[in-house]
Amino acid sequence: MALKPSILRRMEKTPRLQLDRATWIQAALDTLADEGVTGVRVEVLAKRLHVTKGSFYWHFKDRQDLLSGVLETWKDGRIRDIIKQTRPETGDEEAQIFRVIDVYSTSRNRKGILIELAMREWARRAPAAAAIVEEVDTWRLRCARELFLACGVPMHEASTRSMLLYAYVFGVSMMNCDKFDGDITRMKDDIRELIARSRTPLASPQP
Amino acid sequence: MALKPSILRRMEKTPRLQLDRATWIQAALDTLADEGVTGVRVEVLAKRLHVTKGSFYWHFKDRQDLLSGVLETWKDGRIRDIIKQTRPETGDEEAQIFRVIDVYSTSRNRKGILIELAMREWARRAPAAAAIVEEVDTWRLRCARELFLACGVPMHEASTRSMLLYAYVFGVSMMNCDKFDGDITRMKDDIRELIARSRTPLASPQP
DNA sequence: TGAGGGCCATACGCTACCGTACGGAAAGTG
DNA sequence: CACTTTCCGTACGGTAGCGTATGGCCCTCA
Repeated sequence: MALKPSILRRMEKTPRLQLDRATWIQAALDTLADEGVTGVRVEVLAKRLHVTKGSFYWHFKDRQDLLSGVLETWKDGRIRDIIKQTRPETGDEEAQIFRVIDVYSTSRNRKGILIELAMREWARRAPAAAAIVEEVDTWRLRCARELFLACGVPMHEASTRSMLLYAYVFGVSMMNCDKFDGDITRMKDDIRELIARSRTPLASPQP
Repeated sequence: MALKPSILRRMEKTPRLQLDRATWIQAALDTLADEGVTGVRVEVLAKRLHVTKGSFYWHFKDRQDLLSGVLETWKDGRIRDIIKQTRPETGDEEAQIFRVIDVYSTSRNRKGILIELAMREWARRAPAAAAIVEEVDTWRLRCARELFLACGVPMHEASTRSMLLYAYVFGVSMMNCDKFDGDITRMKDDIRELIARSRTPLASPQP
Protein backbone atom coordinates (compact mmCIF):
# COMPACT_ATOMS: atom_id res chain seq x y z
CA MET A 1 0.00 0.00 0.00
CA ALA A 2 1.85 3.04 -1.25
CA LEU A 3 -0.90 5.61 -0.93
CA LYS A 4 -2.90 6.60 2.07
CA PRO A 5 -6.59 5.62 1.92
CA SER A 6 -7.73 9.21 2.03
CA ILE A 7 -5.77 9.94 -1.13
CA LEU A 8 -6.94 6.78 -2.83
CA ARG A 9 -10.50 7.69 -2.13
CA ARG A 10 -10.19 11.01 -3.90
CA MET A 11 -8.87 9.13 -6.92
CA GLU A 12 -12.15 7.23 -7.31
CA LYS A 13 -14.17 8.06 -10.37
CA THR A 14 -17.19 8.64 -8.20
CA PRO A 15 -15.81 10.46 -5.19
CA ARG A 16 -18.46 9.10 -2.92
CA LEU A 17 -17.38 9.92 0.57
CA GLN A 18 -20.34 8.38 2.33
CA LEU A 19 -22.27 5.20 1.87
CA ASP A 20 -25.68 4.55 3.31
CA ARG A 21 -28.13 1.66 3.47
CA ALA A 22 -29.89 2.76 0.31
CA THR A 23 -26.68 2.56 -1.71
CA TRP A 24 -25.96 -0.93 -0.49
CA ILE A 25 -29.51 -2.02 -1.14
CA GLN A 26 -29.36 -0.64 -4.66
CA ALA A 27 -26.16 -2.54 -5.35
CA ALA A 28 -27.79 -5.64 -3.92
CA LEU A 29 -30.74 -5.23 -6.28
CA ASP A 30 -28.41 -4.91 -9.25
CA THR A 31 -26.56 -8.03 -8.27
CA LEU A 32 -29.82 -9.79 -7.53
CA ALA A 33 -30.93 -9.22 -11.10
CA ASP A 34 -27.75 -10.68 -12.54
CA GLU A 35 -26.97 -13.50 -10.19
CA GLY A 36 -29.95 -14.23 -8.00
CA VAL A 37 -30.10 -14.17 -4.21
CA THR A 38 -27.18 -16.48 -3.75
CA GLY A 39 -25.15 -13.99 -5.74
CA VAL A 40 -25.64 -11.06 -3.42
CA ARG A 41 -22.67 -11.60 -1.14
CA VAL A 42 -21.25 -9.09 1.24
CA GLU A 43 -17.68 -9.09 0.05
CA VAL A 44 -18.70 -9.00 -3.59
CA LEU A 45 -20.93 -5.99 -3.06
CA ALA A 46 -18.15 -4.30 -1.15
CA LYS A 47 -15.76 -4.78 -4.05
CA ARG A 48 -18.40 -3.45 -6.38
CA LEU A 49 -18.75 -0.32 -4.26
CA HIS A 50 -15.00 0.05 -3.84
CA VAL A 51 -15.09 -0.36 -0.11
CA THR A 52 -14.48 -3.21 2.28
CA LYS A 53 -17.02 -5.10 4.29
CA GLY A 54 -16.07 -3.04 7.30
CA SER A 55 -18.42 -0.51 5.80
CA PHE A 56 -21.15 -3.04 5.27
CA TYR A 57 -21.20 -4.26 8.83
CA TRP A 58 -21.46 -0.71 10.00
CA HIS A 59 -24.71 -0.15 8.10
CA PHE A 60 -26.15 -3.63 8.46
CA LYS A 61 -26.30 -6.13 11.25
CA ASP A 62 -25.57 -9.00 8.89
CA ARG A 63 -26.38 -10.27 5.42
CA GLN A 64 -29.95 -11.08 6.36
CA ASP A 65 -30.45 -7.49 7.40
CA LEU A 66 -29.49 -6.38 3.91
CA LEU A 67 -31.80 -8.91 2.31
CA SER A 68 -34.70 -7.70 4.41
CA GLY A 69 -33.99 -4.19 3.25
CA VAL A 70 -33.97 -5.37 -0.34
CA LEU A 71 -37.37 -6.99 0.12
CA GLU A 72 -38.92 -3.90 1.66
CA THR A 73 -37.46 -1.57 -0.92
CA TRP A 74 -38.66 -3.73 -3.77
CA LYS A 75 -42.11 -4.15 -2.28
CA ASP A 76 -42.65 -0.45 -1.79
CA GLY A 77 -41.48 0.37 -5.30
CA ARG A 78 -43.65 -2.24 -6.97
CA ILE A 79 -46.78 -1.30 -5.07
CA ARG A 80 -46.21 2.37 -5.79
CA ASP A 81 -45.76 1.51 -9.45
CA ILE A 82 -48.85 -0.56 -9.91
CA ILE A 83 -50.97 2.05 -8.17
CA LYS A 84 -49.64 4.72 -10.45
CA GLN A 85 -50.11 2.62 -13.58
CA THR A 86 -53.72 1.79 -12.78
CA ARG A 87 -54.82 5.13 -11.39
CA PRO A 88 -58.39 5.78 -12.60
CA GLU A 89 -57.98 9.03 -14.42
CA THR A 90 -57.35 8.52 -18.10
CA GLY A 91 -60.71 7.08 -18.90
CA ASP A 92 -59.02 4.67 -21.28
CA GLU A 93 -58.66 1.63 -19.09
CA GLU A 94 -57.97 -0.65 -22.01
CA ALA A 95 -54.84 1.31 -22.84
CA GLN A 96 -53.81 1.00 -19.22
CA ILE A 97 -54.20 -2.77 -19.41
CA PHE A 98 -52.03 -2.82 -22.51
CA ARG A 99 -49.40 -0.82 -20.72
CA VAL A 100 -49.43 -3.11 -17.71
CA ILE A 101 -48.81 -6.03 -20.05
CA ASP A 102 -46.04 -4.26 -21.89
CA VAL A 103 -44.12 -3.32 -18.77
CA TYR A 104 -42.97 -6.86 -18.18
CA SER A 105 -43.49 -8.60 -21.50
CA THR A 106 -41.40 -6.43 -23.79
CA SER A 107 -37.65 -6.31 -23.76
CA ARG A 108 -37.69 -2.82 -22.35
CA ASN A 109 -37.33 -2.81 -18.61
CA ARG A 110 -34.98 -5.73 -18.83
CA LYS A 111 -33.60 -5.13 -15.39
CA GLY A 112 -37.03 -4.96 -13.84
CA ILE A 113 -37.86 -8.30 -15.39
CA LEU A 114 -34.68 -9.89 -14.10
CA ILE A 115 -35.34 -8.64 -10.60
CA GLU A 116 -38.86 -9.95 -10.85
CA LEU A 117 -37.64 -13.41 -11.76
CA ALA A 118 -34.93 -13.39 -9.14
CA MET A 119 -37.48 -12.41 -6.51
CA ARG A 120 -39.65 -15.36 -7.39
CA GLU A 121 -36.72 -17.70 -7.39
CA TRP A 122 -35.88 -16.35 -3.96
CA ALA A 123 -39.48 -16.69 -2.81
CA ARG A 124 -39.41 -20.39 -3.57
CA ARG A 125 -36.90 -21.00 -0.80
CA ALA A 126 -37.33 -18.18 1.69
CA PRO A 127 -40.73 -17.72 3.35
CA ALA A 128 -39.99 -14.04 4.01
CA ALA A 129 -39.49 -13.41 0.32
CA ALA A 130 -42.53 -15.49 -0.51
CA ALA A 131 -44.69 -13.31 1.71
CA ILE A 132 -43.44 -10.12 0.04
CA VAL A 133 -43.96 -11.47 -3.46
CA GLU A 134 -47.43 -12.65 -2.59
CA GLU A 135 -48.28 -9.24 -1.21
CA VAL A 136 -47.07 -7.52 -4.35
CA ASP A 137 -48.91 -10.00 -6.55
CA THR A 138 -52.12 -9.46 -4.67
CA TRP A 139 -51.85 -5.71 -5.18
CA ARG A 140 -51.19 -6.14 -8.87
CA LEU A 141 -54.02 -8.60 -9.36
CA ARG A 142 -56.48 -6.36 -7.57
CA CYS A 143 -55.40 -3.28 -9.50
CA ALA A 144 -55.59 -5.08 -12.81
CA ARG A 145 -59.00 -6.43 -11.91
CA GLU A 146 -60.20 -2.88 -11.30
CA LEU A 147 -59.22 -2.01 -14.83
CA PHE A 148 -61.15 -4.94 -16.25
CA LEU A 149 -64.14 -4.04 -14.14
CA ALA A 150 -63.95 -0.50 -15.44
CA CYS A 151 -64.03 -1.97 -18.95
CA GLY A 152 -67.32 -3.62 -18.16
CA VAL A 153 -66.00 -7.11 -17.59
CA PRO A 154 -67.95 -8.95 -14.90
CA MET A 155 -66.28 -9.68 -11.59
CA HIS A 156 -65.22 -13.27 -11.90
CA GLU A 157 -63.99 -12.86 -15.44
CA ALA A 158 -62.05 -9.79 -14.37
CA SER A 159 -60.27 -11.86 -11.74
CA THR A 160 -59.56 -14.58 -14.23
CA ARG A 161 -58.16 -12.26 -16.86
CA SER A 162 -55.98 -10.49 -14.32
CA MET A 163 -54.46 -13.75 -13.29
CA LEU A 164 -53.91 -14.81 -16.86
CA LEU A 165 -52.35 -11.45 -17.56
CA TYR A 166 -49.72 -11.70 -14.87
CA ALA A 167 -49.05 -15.37 -15.30
CA TYR A 168 -48.46 -14.68 -18.96
CA VAL A 169 -46.10 -11.75 -18.54
CA PHE A 170 -43.99 -13.57 -15.99
CA GLY A 171 -44.02 -16.75 -17.98
CA VAL A 172 -43.08 -15.15 -21.28
CA SER A 173 -40.17 -13.45 -19.60
CA MET A 174 -38.77 -16.90 -18.89
CA MET A 175 -39.02 -18.10 -22.46
CA ASN A 176 -36.75 -17.61 -25.41
CA CYS A 177 -38.86 -18.41 -28.43
CA ASP A 178 -36.85 -16.86 -31.22
CA LYS A 179 -36.47 -20.21 -32.91
CA PHE A 180 -40.17 -20.94 -32.81
CA ASP A 181 -41.70 -18.23 -34.92
CA GLY A 182 -40.21 -15.37 -36.79
CA ASP A 183 -42.79 -12.76 -35.94
CA ILE A 184 -42.67 -12.70 -32.18
CA THR A 185 -43.82 -9.12 -32.05
CA ARG A 186 -47.04 -9.85 -33.84
CA MET A 187 -47.64 -12.90 -31.66
CA LYS A 188 -47.23 -10.85 -28.52
CA ASP A 189 -49.59 -8.25 -29.86
CA ASP A 190 -52.17 -10.90 -30.56
CA ILE A 191 -51.76 -12.42 -27.13
CA ARG A 192 -52.30 -9.00 -25.65
CA GLU A 193 -55.53 -8.75 -27.57
CA LEU A 194 -56.57 -12.17 -26.42
CA ILE A 195 -55.97 -11.41 -22.78
CA ALA A 196 -57.53 -7.98 -22.82
CA ARG A 197 -60.29 -8.17 -25.37
CA SER A 198 -61.29 -11.65 -26.46
CA ARG A 199 -64.88 -12.60 -25.89
CA THR A 200 -65.38 -16.11 -24.76
CA PRO A 201 -68.01 -18.22 -23.03
CA LEU A 202 -66.34 -18.30 -19.64
CA ALA A 203 -69.26 -20.23 -18.27
CA SER A 204 -68.97 -23.97 -18.59
CA PRO A 205 -69.17 -25.07 -22.21
CA GLN A 206 -72.51 -26.06 -23.64
CA PRO A 207 -73.21 -29.75 -23.43
CA MET B 1 -14.21 -45.25 13.05
CA ALA B 2 -14.99 -48.47 14.83
CA LEU B 3 -16.31 -50.48 11.91
CA LYS B 4 -14.71 -51.30 8.64
CA PRO B 5 -16.26 -49.60 5.60
CA SER B 6 -17.33 -52.87 4.08
CA ILE B 7 -19.38 -53.62 7.15
CA LEU B 8 -20.80 -50.14 7.33
CA ARG B 9 -21.90 -50.39 3.77
CA ARG B 10 -23.96 -53.45 4.44
CA MET B 11 -25.67 -51.55 7.24
CA GLU B 12 -27.09 -49.00 4.84
CA LYS B 13 -30.83 -49.03 4.41
CA THR B 14 -30.36 -49.24 0.68
CA PRO B 15 -27.47 -51.62 0.25
CA ARG B 16 -26.38 -50.04 -2.98
CA LEU B 17 -23.02 -51.47 -3.79
CA GLN B 18 -22.52 -49.59 -7.03
CA LEU B 19 -23.16 -46.04 -8.09
CA ASP B 20 -23.29 -44.88 -11.66
CA ARG B 21 -23.68 -41.62 -13.50
CA ALA B 22 -27.45 -41.97 -13.68
CA THR B 23 -27.75 -42.18 -9.92
CA TRP B 24 -25.68 -39.06 -9.42
CA ILE B 25 -27.63 -37.22 -12.09
CA GLN B 26 -30.90 -38.18 -10.47
CA ALA B 27 -29.71 -36.89 -7.12
CA ALA B 28 -28.59 -33.73 -8.85
CA LEU B 29 -32.02 -33.26 -10.36
CA ASP B 30 -33.66 -33.68 -6.98
CA THR B 31 -31.37 -31.12 -5.45
CA LEU B 32 -31.83 -28.85 -8.42
CA ALA B 33 -35.56 -28.77 -7.79
CA ASP B 34 -35.13 -27.80 -4.16
CA GLU B 35 -32.16 -25.48 -4.25
CA GLY B 36 -31.43 -24.45 -7.80
CA VAL B 37 -28.20 -24.93 -9.71
CA THR B 38 -26.05 -23.32 -7.09
CA GLY B 39 -27.37 -25.90 -4.69
CA VAL B 40 -26.13 -28.94 -6.55
CA ARG B 41 -22.71 -29.27 -4.94
CA VAL B 42 -20.50 -32.27 -5.12
CA GLU B 43 -19.95 -32.86 -1.45
CA VAL B 44 -23.61 -32.29 -0.64
CA LEU B 45 -24.72 -34.84 -3.21
CA ALA B 46 -22.15 -37.27 -1.88
CA LYS B 47 -23.54 -36.94 1.63
CA ARG B 48 -27.02 -37.42 0.23
CA LEU B 49 -25.94 -40.65 -1.44
CA HIS B 50 -23.98 -41.83 1.60
CA VAL B 51 -20.66 -41.86 -0.18
CA THR B 52 -17.74 -39.49 -0.43
CA LYS B 53 -16.72 -37.39 -3.36
CA GLY B 54 -14.07 -39.94 -4.19
CA SER B 55 -16.93 -41.74 -5.87
CA PHE B 56 -18.10 -38.65 -7.68
CA TYR B 57 -14.76 -37.89 -9.25
CA TRP B 58 -14.58 -41.41 -10.49
CA HIS B 59 -17.79 -41.09 -12.51
CA PHE B 60 -17.41 -37.45 -13.48
CA LYS B 61 -14.56 -35.29 -14.60
CA ASP B 62 -15.74 -32.39 -12.52
CA ARG B 63 -18.89 -30.59 -11.43
CA GLN B 64 -19.49 -29.20 -14.90
CA ASP B 65 -19.50 -32.72 -16.26
CA LEU B 66 -22.33 -33.59 -13.92
CA LEU B 67 -24.27 -30.48 -14.88
CA SER B 68 -23.95 -31.33 -18.54
CA GLY B 69 -25.34 -34.76 -17.81
CA VAL B 70 -28.24 -33.18 -15.97
CA LEU B 71 -29.03 -31.00 -18.95
CA GLU B 72 -28.96 -33.87 -21.41
CA THR B 73 -31.04 -36.13 -19.19
CA TRP B 74 -33.64 -33.45 -18.65
CA LYS B 75 -33.80 -32.54 -22.32
CA ASP B 76 -34.32 -36.10 -23.46
CA GLY B 77 -37.03 -36.71 -20.89
CA ARG B 78 -38.93 -33.54 -21.70
CA ILE B 79 -38.85 -34.07 -25.45
CA ARG B 80 -39.95 -37.66 -25.04
CA ASP B 81 -42.78 -36.49 -22.81
CA ILE B 82 -44.15 -33.82 -25.08
CA ILE B 83 -44.08 -36.14 -28.04
CA LYS B 84 -46.01 -38.73 -26.11
CA GLN B 85 -48.54 -36.23 -24.83
CA THR B 86 -49.27 -34.81 -28.26
CA ARG B 87 -49.21 -38.00 -30.24
CA PRO B 88 -51.97 -37.79 -32.89
CA GLU B 89 -54.00 -40.81 -32.08
CA THR B 90 -56.85 -40.02 -29.72
CA GLY B 91 -58.78 -37.87 -32.11
CA ASP B 92 -59.64 -35.57 -29.23
CA GLU B 93 -56.98 -32.92 -29.60
CA GLU B 94 -58.76 -30.49 -27.34
CA ALA B 95 -58.49 -32.91 -24.46
CA GLN B 96 -54.80 -33.24 -25.21
CA ILE B 97 -54.41 -29.47 -25.03
CA PHE B 98 -56.15 -29.49 -21.66
CA ARG B 99 -53.82 -32.16 -20.44
CA VAL B 100 -50.75 -30.28 -21.59
CA ILE B 101 -51.96 -27.29 -19.61
CA ASP B 102 -52.67 -29.34 -16.54
CA VAL B 103 -49.27 -31.01 -16.43
CA TYR B 104 -47.57 -27.86 -15.29
CA SER B 105 -50.36 -25.67 -13.97
CA THR B 106 -51.86 -27.92 -11.34
CA SER B 107 -50.19 -28.76 -8.09
CA ARG B 108 -49.65 -32.33 -9.19
CA ASN B 109 -46.23 -32.86 -10.65
CA ARG B 110 -44.79 -30.44 -8.12
CA LYS B 111 -41.29 -31.72 -8.60
CA GLY B 112 -41.49 -31.39 -12.35
CA ILE B 113 -42.57 -27.80 -11.94
CA LEU B 114 -39.73 -27.02 -9.58
CA ILE B 115 -37.20 -28.52 -11.96
CA GLU B 116 -38.72 -26.53 -14.77
CA LEU B 117 -38.30 -23.29 -12.85
CA ALA B 118 -34.80 -24.15 -11.72
CA MET B 119 -33.83 -24.92 -15.29
CA ARG B 120 -34.98 -21.52 -16.45
CA GLU B 121 -33.23 -19.81 -13.60
CA TRP B 122 -30.12 -21.70 -14.64
CA ALA B 123 -30.64 -20.79 -18.27
CA ARG B 124 -30.58 -17.12 -17.42
CA ARG B 125 -26.91 -17.34 -16.47
CA ALA B 126 -25.45 -20.31 -18.34
CA PRO B 127 -25.60 -20.29 -22.15
CA ALA B 128 -25.41 -24.08 -22.25
CA ALA B 129 -28.55 -24.37 -20.14
CA ALA B 130 -30.22 -21.64 -22.17
CA ALA B 131 -29.66 -23.60 -25.36
CA ILE B 132 -31.19 -26.73 -23.86
CA VAL B 133 -34.21 -24.92 -22.51
CA GLU B 134 -34.76 -23.20 -25.82
CA GLU B 135 -34.59 -26.52 -27.62
CA VAL B 136 -37.15 -28.05 -25.28
CA ASP B 137 -39.40 -25.01 -25.57
CA THR B 138 -39.28 -25.14 -29.33
CA TRP B 139 -40.33 -28.77 -29.28
CA ARG B 140 -43.19 -28.04 -26.94
CA LEU B 141 -44.39 -25.04 -28.89
CA ARG B 142 -44.35 -26.94 -32.14
CA CYS B 143 -46.17 -29.93 -30.66
CA ALA B 144 -48.80 -27.75 -29.06
CA ARG B 145 -49.25 -25.88 -32.29
CA GLU B 146 -49.96 -29.16 -34.06
CA LEU B 147 -52.77 -29.78 -31.63
CA PHE B 148 -54.31 -26.39 -32.31
CA LEU B 149 -53.95 -26.93 -36.03
CA ALA B 150 -55.71 -30.25 -35.68
CA CYS B 151 -58.51 -28.40 -33.93
CA GLY B 152 -58.96 -26.22 -36.97
CA VAL B 153 -57.19 -23.15 -35.67
CA PRO B 154 -55.33 -21.31 -38.43
CA MET B 155 -51.56 -21.31 -38.43
CA HIS B 156 -50.67 -18.00 -36.93
CA GLU B 157 -53.30 -18.20 -34.27
CA ALA B 158 -52.10 -21.70 -33.42
CA SER B 159 -48.61 -20.36 -32.87
CA THR B 160 -49.94 -17.55 -30.73
CA ARG B 161 -52.07 -19.78 -28.56
CA SER B 162 -49.24 -22.22 -28.04
CA MET B 163 -47.03 -19.48 -26.82
CA LEU B 164 -49.72 -18.12 -24.53
CA LEU B 165 -50.28 -21.62 -23.23
CA TYR B 166 -46.71 -22.22 -22.17
CA ALA B 167 -46.08 -18.70 -20.96
CA TYR B 168 -49.16 -19.07 -18.79
CA VAL B 169 -48.32 -22.44 -17.27
CA PHE B 170 -44.79 -21.40 -16.41
CA GLY B 171 -45.94 -18.04 -15.14
CA VAL B 172 -48.70 -19.38 -12.96
CA SER B 173 -46.28 -21.82 -11.40
CA MET B 174 -44.37 -18.82 -10.10
CA MET B 175 -47.37 -17.18 -8.49
CA ASN B 176 -49.04 -17.76 -5.20
CA CYS B 177 -52.45 -16.20 -5.53
CA ASP B 178 -54.31 -17.79 -2.65
CA LYS B 179 -54.99 -14.39 -1.12
CA PHE B 180 -56.40 -12.98 -4.31
CA ASP B 181 -59.44 -15.05 -4.98
CA GLY B 182 -60.99 -17.90 -3.14
CA ASP B 183 -61.89 -20.03 -6.10
CA ILE B 184 -58.55 -20.58 -7.76
CA THR B 185 -59.66 -23.84 -9.24
CA ARG B 186 -62.50 -22.28 -11.15
CA MET B 187 -60.26 -19.46 -12.32
CA LYS B 188 -57.73 -21.91 -13.69
CA ASP B 189 -60.46 -23.82 -15.44
CA ASP B 190 -61.69 -20.64 -17.05
CA ILE B 191 -58.20 -19.66 -18.11
CA ARG B 192 -57.82 -23.05 -19.69
CA GLU B 193 -60.97 -22.44 -21.65
CA LEU B 194 -59.76 -19.04 -22.69
CA ILE B 195 -56.45 -20.33 -23.96
CA ALA B 196 -57.85 -23.36 -25.71
CA ARG B 197 -61.25 -22.31 -26.91
CA SER B 198 -61.97 -18.61 -26.85
CA ARG B 199 -62.88 -17.05 -30.16
CA THR B 200 -61.42 -13.68 -30.71
CA PRO B 201 -60.66 -11.31 -33.57
CA LEU B 202 -56.94 -11.94 -33.71
CA ALA B 203 -56.70 -9.61 -36.65
CA SER B 204 -56.16 -5.99 -35.77
CA PRO B 205 -59.20 -4.48 -34.06
CA GLN B 206 -61.81 -2.73 -36.16
CA PRO B 207 -61.26 0.99 -36.41
C1' DT C 1 -7.98 22.30 20.28
C1' DG C 2 -9.12 18.07 21.87
C1' DA C 3 -12.55 14.78 22.59
C1' DG C 4 -15.97 11.96 20.82
C1' DG C 5 -18.57 9.69 17.28
C1' DG C 6 -19.44 8.42 12.38
C1' DC C 7 -17.48 5.66 8.89
C1' DC C 8 -14.29 2.54 7.04
C1' DA C 9 -9.75 -0.61 6.65
C1' DT C 10 -7.33 -4.52 8.26
C1' DA C 11 -6.69 -8.83 10.15
C1' DC C 12 -8.40 -12.97 12.02
C1' DG C 13 -10.93 -17.45 12.72
C1' DC C 14 -14.32 -20.29 10.84
C1' DT C 15 -16.98 -23.03 7.46
C1' DA C 16 -18.21 -24.85 3.01
C1' DC C 17 -16.76 -26.03 -1.31
C1' DC C 18 -13.74 -27.69 -5.39
C1' DG C 19 -10.37 -30.63 -7.25
C1' DT C 20 -6.27 -33.83 -6.70
C1' DA C 21 -3.35 -37.53 -4.89
C1' DC C 22 -3.12 -41.69 -3.14
C1' DG C 23 -4.37 -45.87 -0.95
C1' DG C 24 -7.26 -49.83 -0.31
C1' DA C 25 -11.06 -53.11 -0.65
C1' DA C 26 -13.81 -55.96 -3.64
C1' DA C 27 -14.61 -58.30 -7.76
C1' DG C 28 -13.33 -60.08 -11.94
C1' DT C 29 -9.55 -62.65 -14.94
C1' DG C 30 -5.70 -65.32 -16.27
C1' DC D 1 -3.47 -67.74 -6.58
C1' DA D 2 -1.45 -63.58 -8.39
C1' DC D 3 -2.84 -59.56 -10.99
C1' DT D 4 -5.63 -56.13 -12.76
C1' DT D 5 -9.64 -53.22 -12.90
C1' DT D 6 -13.31 -50.99 -10.76
C1' DC D 7 -14.95 -48.23 -7.37
C1' DC D 8 -14.66 -45.63 -3.27
C1' DG D 9 -12.43 -43.56 1.26
C1' DT D 10 -9.07 -40.33 3.20
C1' DA D 11 -6.23 -36.53 3.34
C1' DC D 12 -4.58 -32.36 1.47
C1' DG D 13 -4.19 -27.61 -0.48
C1' DG D 14 -6.67 -23.81 -2.14
C1' DT D 15 -10.52 -20.38 -2.57
C1' DA D 16 -14.59 -17.79 -1.24
C1' DG D 17 -17.56 -16.17 1.85
C1' DC D 18 -19.48 -14.79 6.80
C1' DG D 19 -19.00 -12.39 10.94
C1' DT D 20 -15.97 -10.13 14.65
C1' DA D 21 -12.43 -7.37 16.72
C1' DT D 22 -9.83 -3.58 16.58
C1' DG D 23 -7.66 0.42 15.11
C1' DG D 24 -7.50 4.71 12.50
C1' DC D 25 -9.10 8.60 9.68
C1' DC D 26 -11.99 12.66 9.42
C1' DC D 27 -15.58 15.62 10.78
C1' DT D 28 -18.10 17.99 14.37
C1' DC D 29 -18.89 20.41 18.37
C1' DA D 30 -17.99 22.14 22.62
